[in-house]
Amino acid sequence: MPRQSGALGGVPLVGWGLSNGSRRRPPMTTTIRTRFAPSPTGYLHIGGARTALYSWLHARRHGGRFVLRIEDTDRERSTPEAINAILEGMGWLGLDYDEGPFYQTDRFERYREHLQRLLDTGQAYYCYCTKERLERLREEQQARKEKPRYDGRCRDLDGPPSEEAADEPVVRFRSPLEGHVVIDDAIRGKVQFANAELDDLVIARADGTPTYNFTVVVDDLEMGITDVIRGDDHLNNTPRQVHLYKALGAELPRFAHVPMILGEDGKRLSKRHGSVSVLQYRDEGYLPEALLNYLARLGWSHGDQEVFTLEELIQLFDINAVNHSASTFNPSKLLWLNQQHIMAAEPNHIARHLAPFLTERGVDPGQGGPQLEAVVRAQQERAKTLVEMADNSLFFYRRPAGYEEKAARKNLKPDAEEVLEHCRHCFAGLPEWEQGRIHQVVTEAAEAFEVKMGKVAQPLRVAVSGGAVSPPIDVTLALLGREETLARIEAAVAWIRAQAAQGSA
RNA sequence: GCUCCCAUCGUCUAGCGGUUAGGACGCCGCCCUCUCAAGGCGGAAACAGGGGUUCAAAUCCCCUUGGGAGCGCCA
Repeated sequence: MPRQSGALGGVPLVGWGLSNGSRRRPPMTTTIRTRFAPSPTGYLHIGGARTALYSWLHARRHGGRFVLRIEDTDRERSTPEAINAILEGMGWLGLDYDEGPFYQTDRFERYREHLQRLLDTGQAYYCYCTKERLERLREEQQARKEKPRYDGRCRDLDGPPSEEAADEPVVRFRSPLEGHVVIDDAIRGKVQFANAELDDLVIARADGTPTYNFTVVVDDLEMGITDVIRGDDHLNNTPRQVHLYKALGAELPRFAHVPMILGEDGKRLSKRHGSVSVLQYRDEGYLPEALLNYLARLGWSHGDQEVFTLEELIQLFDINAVNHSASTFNPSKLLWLNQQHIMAAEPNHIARHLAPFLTERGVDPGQGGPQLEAVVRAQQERAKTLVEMADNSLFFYRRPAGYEEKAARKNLKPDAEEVLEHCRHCFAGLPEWEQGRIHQVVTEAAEAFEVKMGKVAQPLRVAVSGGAVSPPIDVTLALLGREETLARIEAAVAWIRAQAAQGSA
């Protein structure tokens, strides 16, 4: 719950006349504002997506605002492709932002202003140390097994030092030498750092551009971010940022540092671990809500519940209840969850997501064949991914190019010919092409030939689908339609005969 | 090396001083069954180690060990 009082302004933004459709709102005086601030040096990965999700959920849960900010001050490594990949990833996941995307490169003026203020008030100073000297310093410190940090040579200088002075100075923040800073983290609790461990960090490069720790603070401040939710890897930066907030005369936001996601080898998640890009999961046939569910549940829980709708997540997610420890990404559980979501979803929803996969495979459900929604209904509980569903549904729209070797060998044997012929005949005479009738034909055929259902259903299945797997045979044939069914049975019968002829020849 | 964080089945987790340590994924059986699934039932599987505190510790404290992160004119 917000610890923040209404001290700043005290303007109650939440009034009874004001309604933006959110159901329940805890009492507060300031609207919660969260942000996701990726640096566009690569695609949106699983770890980033989770912090984005947590920020988004926290904002949605409290009727707040979610801001997207692109941290692109590193012009060397930021690319437009990466920006697009991130935006596309966010879009696919459905993590909509209320404000932004803001680009830090558009905001250099703002940083310059604050920088000047720190300089003017003596809270920052010019540092003329060369990279070479700094490098030497670091090496010496490391040789002495000390923590490398700036020694403060230029801290109290008025101008460039007489020796070893760089042409263009950087700007360093005058960090307090003594005392300590305590961060009250929503996830970790109180974390204490000794100021003596910190050094005077560079806040502006020699070319005048601001650095990360400075820009985040300025941006979070100006964008009114109340809750900074980000990766664990930033916890160590937080004390420096706290000092910057104070130097700029600003209120501190709440911090929440979410633990890292590790690969199966226990190392931080990276390309080596397979599909780490969010969009790759889309391409592999995952539903965005399944990924979101998985990500939410990785590091957070609500009793024994495993499957959550997005609405439930918004209602139940609590940033304070997030786990402390890093967690390992588990693809098989994600796969299971995806299936759960596929089974639970509305057929038309699945159909929408499935269509592109069919198109990709050269099939257009709009051009004849059974209604896609009906196919989805038949396949829903037998597909872990949309890719799998697409592959297994192709035969509804396209005659099998051939028969799977093993399936044919087992089911399209000479003795199946008679059964198939019989069924074809009965099917042709059915007054109505309907599941119940079809089922009756199959059971009666089994009785007539004194065989088990499998001896009838499997040859039919292979005949119409080309393989040994499909939804229940009556459902399958009903969907396929009489005409197609009869034609495919005929083809199978012809194939069996051809095989027999070849065998005896 | 220094600083910070973390530690329950293989994995995700419940547990917040007294439990036969619960659930889920995965795995293994069995049932259902026209295939594949789904579903049902059952099983194997964990408190990293050592000290305290306490009548009582998975739960609180300390140490050790192990893992992670940070220590840039990257973000």
